[in-house]
Amino acid sequence: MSNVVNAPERVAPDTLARVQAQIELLGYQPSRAAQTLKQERAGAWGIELNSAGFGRLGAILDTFLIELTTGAAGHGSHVVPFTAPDPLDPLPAYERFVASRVADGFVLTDTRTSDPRPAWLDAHHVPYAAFGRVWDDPGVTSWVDVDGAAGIDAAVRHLAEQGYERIGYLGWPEGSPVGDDRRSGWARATADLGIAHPEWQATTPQVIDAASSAAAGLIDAVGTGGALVCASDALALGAWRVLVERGLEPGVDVGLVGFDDTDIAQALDLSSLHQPLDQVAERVLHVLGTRADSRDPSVGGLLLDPELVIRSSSKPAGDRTKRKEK
Amino acid sequence: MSNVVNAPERVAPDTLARVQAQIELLGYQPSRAAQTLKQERAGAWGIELNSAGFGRLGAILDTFLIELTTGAAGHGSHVVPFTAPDPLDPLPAYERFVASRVADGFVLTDTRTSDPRPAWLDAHHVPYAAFGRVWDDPGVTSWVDVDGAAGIDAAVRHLAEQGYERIGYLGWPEGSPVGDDRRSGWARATADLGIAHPEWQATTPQVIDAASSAAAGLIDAVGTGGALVCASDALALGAWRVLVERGLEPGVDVGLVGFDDTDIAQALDLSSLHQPLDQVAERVLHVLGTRADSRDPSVGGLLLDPELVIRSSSKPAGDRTKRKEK
DNA sequence: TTGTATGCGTTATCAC
DNA sequence: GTGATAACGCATACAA
Repeated sequence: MSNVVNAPERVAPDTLARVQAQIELLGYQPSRAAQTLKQERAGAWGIELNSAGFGRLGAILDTFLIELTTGAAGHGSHVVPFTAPDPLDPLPAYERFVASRVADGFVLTDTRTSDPRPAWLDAHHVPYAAFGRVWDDPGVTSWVDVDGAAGIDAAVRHLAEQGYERIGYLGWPEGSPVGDDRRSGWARATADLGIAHPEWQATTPQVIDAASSAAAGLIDAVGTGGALVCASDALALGAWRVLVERGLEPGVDVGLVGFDDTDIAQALDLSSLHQPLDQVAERVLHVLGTRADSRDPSVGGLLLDPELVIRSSSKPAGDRTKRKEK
Repeated sequence: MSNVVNAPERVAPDTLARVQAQIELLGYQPSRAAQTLKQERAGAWGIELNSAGFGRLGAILDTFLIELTTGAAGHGSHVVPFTAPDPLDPLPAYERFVASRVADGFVLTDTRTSDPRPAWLDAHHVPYAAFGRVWDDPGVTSWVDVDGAAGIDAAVRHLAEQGYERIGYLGWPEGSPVGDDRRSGWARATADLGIAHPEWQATTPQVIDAASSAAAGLIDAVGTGGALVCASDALALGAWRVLVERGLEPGVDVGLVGFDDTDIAQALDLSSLHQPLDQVAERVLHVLGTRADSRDPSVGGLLLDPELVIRSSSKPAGDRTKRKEK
């Protein structure tokens, strides 16, 4: 019987068929617990969910988790979420998880500078793969990330092609790797296109009133026929509000592009950058698989491009024929 | 050694201390797999994540999952998400999960009429607890839900107290138990207050253009000094958009209340109904615990009240002194 | 009070 | 090509 399951080619065809029929008939499913015990692998990956829920994944965490869960099932494994009682010192939670062999390794999210987790996991020979670059150590290659700079770059070029002449950037305060990366895309693209105006930028936390005031100044600066690229859909929402309150129409008077393609972008018909979370999840699982089987470090970090979803907020500039009647 | 862990009172104090010191020293953690095998309980609960992501939990699923994960850890167990390859026929996924003993039972979400899962799980003696009423069978008591009708009722009364005179309802098309429940709260409260106007209601799917047109008609109907209660923050966003486009200020010209207290509500400073997901998770785990230990059906269904979070979109009606300068 | 043996379900090894 | 057996780590029952 064990041979049938585990080495079907070493068994006589008729016995194989007979045993398989019984397996089917009885609805036999191997016990994961026994398999785990025997093979010394849990077939599960842990993922820390931050109760704060902030950070860049706030808006897309659920989708990512679903993709991860679906992908893991395809590899015969599971994803087991856990929370760290103290988010500032998450390592004990990781340690318990690995010591009790609930998970063979981890999916890291919300990687940050001075993140203690990669070094600790490496030191303890625990496989991991990160959604988000491992910023501290360029030697670490077990990560997948979305190229925010490339995405913003593409958005800027798109807006320029649509005829918007002054393109500003509404972003987060300096210091967050993700935010700085996205801003660099704006700086790069505007420089390449010869339309760089470093003063057309504003920073604001993810709070609507602050975002609105910051956007207001920026809209003054770029004016009608200008456009704003935003670090997130939430910031774009702030800009959208200012535009509408002033009687300006997004995508007609002022171009607007957000980031993450959330409900908000869909609701307001905002162009936005969509992260390929299915590919991220697939790659994360691939990295985990190879890391767990061998210590093969040949799988390098991977940067995926977000997809610019074009909606009405980045219609050709000045195309006022399409202005909607109110 | 095993006695020390499992029956500390039956062991000599000095041996106990000595062994515990070693446990601490070696960082010993029992293997979940071995425990599972021995005790025939996985100490884990499965939760199906719908890849569609629609349904009422769309906006709050991640928070609920975090609460559930945190709560489970407190009980020494885990939560294991899984996806059904065919969402229309999820039972095989449940069956595999239980057959391989990955989970001892399930947390059901997105319960619906003609939901095949409760009956199947009961028939197979698999414990479960639902977030959402089990609509088909009033005899089933293993559920926890948030009283949407009571929440909307409270929102209507709040708006009436604030001086809004014509209170309309923007909801989903009839047929979904959750949506119908929420609508009934509006009907009830307006009737109680003697301000019922059944025609001040509109239904729309969670698609923004439809929501906006529906909201537009409704805003026409209730006019300035009126208010709208919405079945979700997404619908409230649609209404908010119409208001802003018309130069009306939410909470000054027209009152607005959403449901779920999502990012959107926080970003737009919308009053909204907050679901007590921590309590829901706690109760779900409690029900699961008692169901798994015994077949004790004494734990009945529980309806929790959502909390009305009051923000600027339901300020006293007509209080135009606070209208912000633009 | 302490130590030891058994079996949970699986898989891999090894006689047959 | 087939069937029996040991071991994974733990909890429990029982012997010392």
